[in-house]
Amino acid sequence: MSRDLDSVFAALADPTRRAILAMLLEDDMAVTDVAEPFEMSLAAISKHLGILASAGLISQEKRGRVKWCKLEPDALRAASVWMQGFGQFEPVNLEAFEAFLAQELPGLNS
Amino acid sequence: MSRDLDSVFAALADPTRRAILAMLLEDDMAVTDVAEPFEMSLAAISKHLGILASAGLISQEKRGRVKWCKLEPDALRAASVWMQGFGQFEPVNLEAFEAFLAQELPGLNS
DNA sequence: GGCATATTCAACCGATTGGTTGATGATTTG
DNA sequence: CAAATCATCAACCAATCGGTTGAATATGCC
Repeated sequence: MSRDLDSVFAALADPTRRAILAMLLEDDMAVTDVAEPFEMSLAAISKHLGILASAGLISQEKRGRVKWCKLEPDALRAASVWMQGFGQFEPVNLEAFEAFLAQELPGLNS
Repeated sequence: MSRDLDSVFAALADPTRRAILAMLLEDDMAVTDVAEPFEMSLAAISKHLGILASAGLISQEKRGRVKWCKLEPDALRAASVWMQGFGQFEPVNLEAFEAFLAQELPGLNS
């Protein structure tokens, strides 16, 4: 159980992986399309997706030769519960979240 | 700004560091006392505390020869906002949090 | 069949991580 | 002053990370 937290937080610690998650918020995507905005090899993105998948943050389903990536937000619940215990933060604040996305993804938010 | 998220999530990815944060929830502690429950050298704990401090998750104040460590829960706010955007999780759930602490700290919850 | 496309695998690389040990610097105490 | 205590520093180590490249494996299309 705390092993899950290890892999979830470790997965979230990389900005490329957080950007990928933000992209998948909008829609499911194929691996090649996920890789397109990044200045990085396809193999590197494939590894990042593997890390996100093994943390449970996304699922991957192969249809034909295309592997579709889908956000699995439930995997964040345990981590979210853990964090909220430290601060009694205000409840869900989507406006603040949008502001963060805008800062984190300059150029990616089409 | 997203650099902050890098260091906060990376700091949270280690179970020793999460256990330290949970200990500091109860009270401020000296470095030696933080180290006591762990089967690990004092130098290792000192490094962990340095990582937590540079992520802003704790502050350290030296009084005499003792360095006191204090939880800084505000540093989690940005990360919490980021995460909550993915799931619209239910608001603060302290019961679930207590259950997590009990699982994460077998033997540490005196 | 043959070629292009989608994705992963395998080997490699330099940098970072999480730990150790021994020495060192402050500070308190006797 | 001398000895003990609190904490960090410095050097080292094996393991992991984030990236690369080139080859391999499916799958789809003409």
